Amino acid sequence: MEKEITIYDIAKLLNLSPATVSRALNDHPAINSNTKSVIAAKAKEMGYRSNTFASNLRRQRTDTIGVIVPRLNSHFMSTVLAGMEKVVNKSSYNLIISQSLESVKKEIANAKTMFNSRVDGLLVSVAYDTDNTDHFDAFVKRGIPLLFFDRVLEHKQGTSIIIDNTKAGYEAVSHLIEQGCRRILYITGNLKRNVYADRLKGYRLALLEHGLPYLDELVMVTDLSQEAGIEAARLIQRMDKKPDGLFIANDLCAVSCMSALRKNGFSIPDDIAVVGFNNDPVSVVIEPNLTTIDYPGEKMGEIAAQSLINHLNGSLDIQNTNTIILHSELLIRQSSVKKGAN
Amino acid sequence: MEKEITIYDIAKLLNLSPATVSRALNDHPAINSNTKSVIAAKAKEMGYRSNTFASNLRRQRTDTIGVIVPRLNSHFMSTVLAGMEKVVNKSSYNLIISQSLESVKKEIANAKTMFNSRVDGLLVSVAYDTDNTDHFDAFVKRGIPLLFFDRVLEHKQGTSIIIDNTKAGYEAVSHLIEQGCRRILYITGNLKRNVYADRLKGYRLALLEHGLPYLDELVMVTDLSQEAGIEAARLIQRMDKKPDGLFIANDLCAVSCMSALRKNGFSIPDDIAVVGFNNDPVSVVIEPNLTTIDYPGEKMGEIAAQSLINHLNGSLDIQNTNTIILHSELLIRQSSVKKGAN
DNA sequence: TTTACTATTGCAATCGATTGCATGAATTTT
DNA sequence: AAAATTCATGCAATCGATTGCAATAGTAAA
Repeated sequence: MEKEITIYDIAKLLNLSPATVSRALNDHPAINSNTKSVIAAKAKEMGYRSNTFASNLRRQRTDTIGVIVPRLNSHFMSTVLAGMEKVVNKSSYNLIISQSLESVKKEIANAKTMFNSRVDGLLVSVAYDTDNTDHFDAFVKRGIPLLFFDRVLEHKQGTSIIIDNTKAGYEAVSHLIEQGCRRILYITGNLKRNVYADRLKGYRLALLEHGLPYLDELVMVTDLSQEAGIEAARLIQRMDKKPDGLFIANDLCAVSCMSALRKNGFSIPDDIAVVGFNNDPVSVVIEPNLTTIDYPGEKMGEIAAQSLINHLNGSLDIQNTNTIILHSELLIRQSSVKKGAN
Repeated sequence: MEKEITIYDIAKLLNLSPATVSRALNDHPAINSNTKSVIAAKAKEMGYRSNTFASNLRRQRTDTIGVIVPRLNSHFMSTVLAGMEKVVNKSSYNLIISQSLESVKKEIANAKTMFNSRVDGLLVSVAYDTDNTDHFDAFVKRGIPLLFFDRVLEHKQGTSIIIDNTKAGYEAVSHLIEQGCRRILYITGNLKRNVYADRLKGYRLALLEHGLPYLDELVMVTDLSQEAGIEAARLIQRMDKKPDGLFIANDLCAVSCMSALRKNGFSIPDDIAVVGFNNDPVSVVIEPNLTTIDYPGEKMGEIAAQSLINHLNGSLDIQNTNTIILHSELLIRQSSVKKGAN
């Protein structure tokens, strides 16, 4: 087991002071470039690695950004994370990732951990049932920048990065209506979450614009899991007046619902047309392929991370830039295109 | 912006020494329990949070465990991570997660980062093209315990946590043979990886045992992506002697291959029976539902983390426990059950 | 009453890197 | 040649928590 090398070891060997070694290793302009290269060479030779703790302790910062997401195992989320990592690495920051598993309780615990590990900034997409922002207050108080993405909270200063869910919902539902649907069921997640509430707004808007009535019974709140999709199919089966269109706020759920419906003898898109959300890879696995909303995950990650870093570097004030809206797009596939339409 | 509270602030206010405060907060037995509660109360009141860096610097450990995985966005991986988190939280360790995106280059970078952040231990599932373990040598040299799971490397001391891929492959292929398949195509990932190589062994074993010939042309090496599944379907289409069974080492790939095959007019399972691997949720979305190998992800995560922690606590020597094998299981669904068989 | 413990608490050094403020040498300006 | 700059480096304090080694008070044993 080898001994850990410090700047003192290097300094002693080169007859220099630790201060000089430290400055050299940080490429400080006051240090002679010859000295720098000598020190760099020696450091490498001795297998020196900087002690982050000493450094962090002294500098009062960690170069670390925390990320709290509901779940890791969605195509969307891991794309977002990839985008964040890309940006963050370039600026030599680090990422600490944790998942709330859709529970506020765990989210609170995660926030506390992040706080205690003194992240320089925090990127959050909130859980299913997060109600208030109390657990983030500590960050605000200490001036640690906080940025929400995708699933954002209402009464927050600080920046949010989102897509225009209202518009996306509007487009999805308009498309269904254009395909001849007249009774469109919206299967959604918790309406506390902006993403689902806004899509509902879009849904209502589309109905309104096309002169269709809005009916409470055609909005079904679920947890958008695969089981929820199956359960939804069961409920549809039992409905007196069956829907002829489905707008489901998550592809995975949509897909399991579709497959359950087909087992029950429904034909898609002819009996029921379906539009999902997220453009998950599974959407092109299912037959018929699922019409869905494509969602720029990687870019969202990049922009979120970049905004935070810019703020940390002082080149952008997050407080002033309030909301960044990214572009999303309806991808029309077979699941929603009725033969007779157009 | 509030000032950060330290043990010195608490000490001063209570007319005690910082040493006492530190001991009290760490529940040291030498401290009077009244004193302890007074200090605890004051700390809470003042909003004290321990400075991890100072602590880590002094104690020369971080209570942090690093995890490097190929990708986050698989059902399997996020289940593993959930298992790890569970265990790790219970022992008040933290997790740093990073993904190699299947590239050695990134894996090397990740390892370096982990090393520099001085993780107390490292859990790794290697990338597609990782050849050697040089980038982990630094850990071994410094005595930092290293544990591989699922995708493990050969010439390593230290523990590995795996399933018996040979047995799983054997069972999958035996099942296909029992269903009447005689030409079984194995679609695999890089054979450098134990998981894929071992499944191949099982494949060969099953053929051998049932008196079927092993043919090189019936092993197709791909990257197991969705595109690879489609490409595989195209190749099958072009084969003179078509296979009547498919064993595909990954559900997502299997599923896209199936759906491409069906588009080309193949009937599943009658023309071609299919078995996948991982029991990904998508396996019950596809029609017909995919027969697959169920893989205890959460448990794998738990055991991996627990073994590492036990080692760190000195209650288990990782060097001696060399390989832990978990139980896996063949889940038979419609994609592989031929009507005529049995 | 003296000695021996035990229970609590404090002192002060330590972990390794950073940085404001000198210091001394070399170079330029007047 | 003296004064003013510039360049390169060192000194020493600092970040906050931990811990070996006292020190003190209180209690029990002799």
